[in-house]
Amino acid sequence: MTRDRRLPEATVIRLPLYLRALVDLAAAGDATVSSDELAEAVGVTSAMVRKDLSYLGSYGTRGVGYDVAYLVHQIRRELGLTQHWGIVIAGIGNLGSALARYHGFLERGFRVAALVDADPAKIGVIVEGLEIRPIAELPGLVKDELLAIGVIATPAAAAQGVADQMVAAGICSILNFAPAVVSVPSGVTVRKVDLATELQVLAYYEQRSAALREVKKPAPR
Amino acid sequence: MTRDRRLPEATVIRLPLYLRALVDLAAAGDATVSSDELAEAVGVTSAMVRKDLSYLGSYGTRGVGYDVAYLVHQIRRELGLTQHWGIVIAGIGNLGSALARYHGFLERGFRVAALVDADPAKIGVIVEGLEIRPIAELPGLVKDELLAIGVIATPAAAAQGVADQMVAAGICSILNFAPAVVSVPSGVTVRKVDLATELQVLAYYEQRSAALREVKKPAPR
DNA sequence: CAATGTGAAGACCTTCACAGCC
DNA sequence: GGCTGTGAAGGTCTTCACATTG
Repeated sequence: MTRDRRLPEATVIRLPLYLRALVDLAAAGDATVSSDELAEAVGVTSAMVRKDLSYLGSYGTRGVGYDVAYLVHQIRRELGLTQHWGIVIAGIGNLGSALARYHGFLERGFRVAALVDADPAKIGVIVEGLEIRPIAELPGLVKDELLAIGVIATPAAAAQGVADQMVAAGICSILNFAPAVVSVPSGVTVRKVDLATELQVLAYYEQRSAALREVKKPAPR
Repeated sequence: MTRDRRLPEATVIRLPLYLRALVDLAAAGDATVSSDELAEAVGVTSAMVRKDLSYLGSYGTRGVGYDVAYLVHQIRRELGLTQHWGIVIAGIGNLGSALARYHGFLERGFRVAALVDADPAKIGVIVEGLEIRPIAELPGLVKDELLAIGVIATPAAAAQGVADQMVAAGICSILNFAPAVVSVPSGVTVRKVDLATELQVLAYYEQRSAALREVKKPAPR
């Protein structure tokens, strides 16, 4: 079923997880993997693995499982990871510099190719071998380095302005770490990672289960 | 409709976003807000705002909107943010120290109360006024500081071990930044933030729309 | 016989549209 | 009149269960 060329979003989000697990399996020397094993490694059900992979095509062998190397190749192709992507990080504070130094990006095909900041005091500072440039240079950087993805690591108040400048410079995919909603023209994709929000969601469940534990506990005397 | 005491997960995830927008509105001096305005601020539809808020109870006034201050209070209560939560960060590398220094946590009611690491060379180092402690001290720290939430910022290989130690120390809510699946006993909540995965998802959509732009572009001659 | 691939069923989430209320 | 609150409709995602196939 290689037909439908648009994957469900939920599937797109899981493909990177399968990919990581498969790369690990390949490194461990496994040649094939069943949907059960892969499900176990990723923390989902085997039916989900099979349905997700079926969107890519019928790459499994009944009675055997999936060829690890081949699946890795297919998922990479589907996600567009056969090429390396250059990314630019805007806002080189705490988080921005940590991201600039994060080696996990390079390992997965993303090269931090430019750093920009609005603070004149930071211009020229070297972080992880890269010089911080003024944000006004974005258009040139995007053109010269063929950047496709922008990462916003500025304070919330600056996020929308930076996003606008990124879009104007030709960037169509943005990962936003600032705790603010940025609006962009259609055709531009934004994904948001909000650290404090994640903690707040955890707090909700913690509170619920704490209340539950309280009830279950033997009454104090 | 204050009945149902369990919120849909999708709603729980949006409540922190509403909360942030409402706090901003309150700071700007707005006393009431309509579902339309709030939707605009958060980037969702007004129907969604109304449905989400209806799970909390009927706190709006027809023809008028919602009382900002009262809604802030109700959402805080629902999310369990009336208390301040102490969190411990495990793995004080690039990301871990950036998180330790991140002021956004404190602003939203989370106090970084302890830092632990497995590397002996890091023990005793002060980050943002906090001394890095050996991970073996987790149980004591959890008890003394009443920690409820653990943040894993270690390399992938260490993540499962750290999670196990957190669970053994009595932590029931974990935010995992390591690119690895950690399994925990039932009753423990884990949320995952995977930076490289987010970029991979962006790459998929970037690739798709780049292909589209290619088609639309006038043929070169 | 073991494991995939997939319709169908079920759960969950979002949008619609309008009755109800201020 | 304006805006909320909510059943009902419409989507999307997940699970089930089994026919299919190497």
